[in-house]
Amino acid sequence: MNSPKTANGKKKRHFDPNTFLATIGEGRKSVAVGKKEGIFTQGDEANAVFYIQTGRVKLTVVSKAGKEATIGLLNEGNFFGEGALAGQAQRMGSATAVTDCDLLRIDKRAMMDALHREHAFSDLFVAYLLARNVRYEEDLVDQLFNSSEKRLARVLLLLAHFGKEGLPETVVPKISQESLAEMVGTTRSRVSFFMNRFRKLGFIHYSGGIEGGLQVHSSLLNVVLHD
Amino acid sequence: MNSPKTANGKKKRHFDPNTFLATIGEGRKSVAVGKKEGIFTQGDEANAVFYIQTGRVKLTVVSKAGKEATIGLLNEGNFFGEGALAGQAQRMGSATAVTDCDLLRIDKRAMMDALHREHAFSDLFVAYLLARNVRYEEDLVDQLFNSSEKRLARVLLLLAHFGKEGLPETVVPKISQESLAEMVGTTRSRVSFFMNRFRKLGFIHYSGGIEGGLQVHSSLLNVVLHD
DNA sequence: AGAATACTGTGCAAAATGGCTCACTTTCTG
DNA sequence: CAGAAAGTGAGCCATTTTGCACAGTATTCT
Repeated sequence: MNSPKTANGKKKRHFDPNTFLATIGEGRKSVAVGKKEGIFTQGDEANAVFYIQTGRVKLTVVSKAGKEATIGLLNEGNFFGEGALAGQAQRMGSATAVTDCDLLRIDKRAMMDALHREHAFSDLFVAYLLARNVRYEEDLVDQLFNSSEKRLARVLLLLAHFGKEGLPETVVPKISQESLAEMVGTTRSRVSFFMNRFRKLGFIHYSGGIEGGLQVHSSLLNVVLHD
Repeated sequence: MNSPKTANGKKKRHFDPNTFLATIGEGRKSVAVGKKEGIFTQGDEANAVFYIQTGRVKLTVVSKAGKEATIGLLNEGNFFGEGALAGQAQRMGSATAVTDCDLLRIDKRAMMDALHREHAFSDLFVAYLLARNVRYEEDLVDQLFNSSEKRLARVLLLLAHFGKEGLPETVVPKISQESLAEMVGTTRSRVSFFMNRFRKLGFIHYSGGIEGGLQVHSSLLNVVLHD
């Protein structure tokens, strides 16, 4: 869901950065950002689009009331900040590096020119937008239908498949309950409550703190979603 | 938010259907559907994309538990069913005509060819996808942050601006509380409760039943959102 | 018109959620 | 290493939301 894919689903799952670089003439620049570093902040002028070459990026929004929500967690091969192309003058949210990242920053102008000029690039971007649309739609439907317990289960499952795939049990990178709460759209106390419930039921496993190893038993946790 | 717009925001707000028709060689077909008629149903094979020439279309999803949600209400100039291009083999939701509609049905294959071949068309579609992304993101953020009361207020405001713009007070087409509940993501009783509250506070106005005239006082209702 | 159907206004009890506090543990950092 | 900071487990209570039920009011259809 988070890896690039052409519209026709052929190969080219990982777009060659070099081809990419060649496609964009001017206005593109490689940027390296360290873990936890900000890339842009809600309210900033929106004048560029980013492409992730390596690393993971988190997209967040802060409400007027000060609540914080995570609306996306992206890895390599994804774009972000594309709202700039849709006419948004300011960033509607913030982007932060979750891990060290190698990004490509493409000026709005250059991006639009390239999209209009290069078929391969345009195809790639359309594929990305389609995938992103599907994901947003799924997230929205999840919010509309499910309780916070189910939403947490879903987020855990997605995180488990974030790296590997198809395994019956996976280890999720370190993540705080606070972060989970932001992704699920609920409070930390709620997350703590459900995490312990899941643990007691044997759906997940972790010792003191979530430290480096939270194991998710996908097949079991799936029960929560489809009961 | 629902009208087409080129990525660079220039003119061409309303794409000429003829140019469009010319762009797609084969696999396209004009379809007329009557009010309340189904266009496709959740589970159907996803093999085409639709473009709205006139009329309004509603996108809904039904959960395993039987709950129904409306995830979009689109008018002319918009595409829908584009999930087919993202590799979805089946429709993830249903599309229904809210009013009589003139649609353009474009085979998946023809759509992808056209996107790859025609700049103007590709630009148009990218602009649509960007706008749709922005909208989904807004809806998601709304769900994450706001209570059902605020979400209802937002839906009413969006409906009010659905037709006209900039007016301090607008008449919303007939719509049932049940439909509103599906859009907001709550129950009908909740909608009834808030609608009466809004009415008592003078934010909206309607007599017996919602009949043909629900007046929304945008400036007042906005207070609910930004308190 | 008269009956059947759809929609709305309320009320209520049960369940879910939000917000807070507090004690305890793990992780950072000087 | 020791104190500070961050993260976690629990409990509590005020709200919000759900799910139902029911009666009264429109609408639609024959």
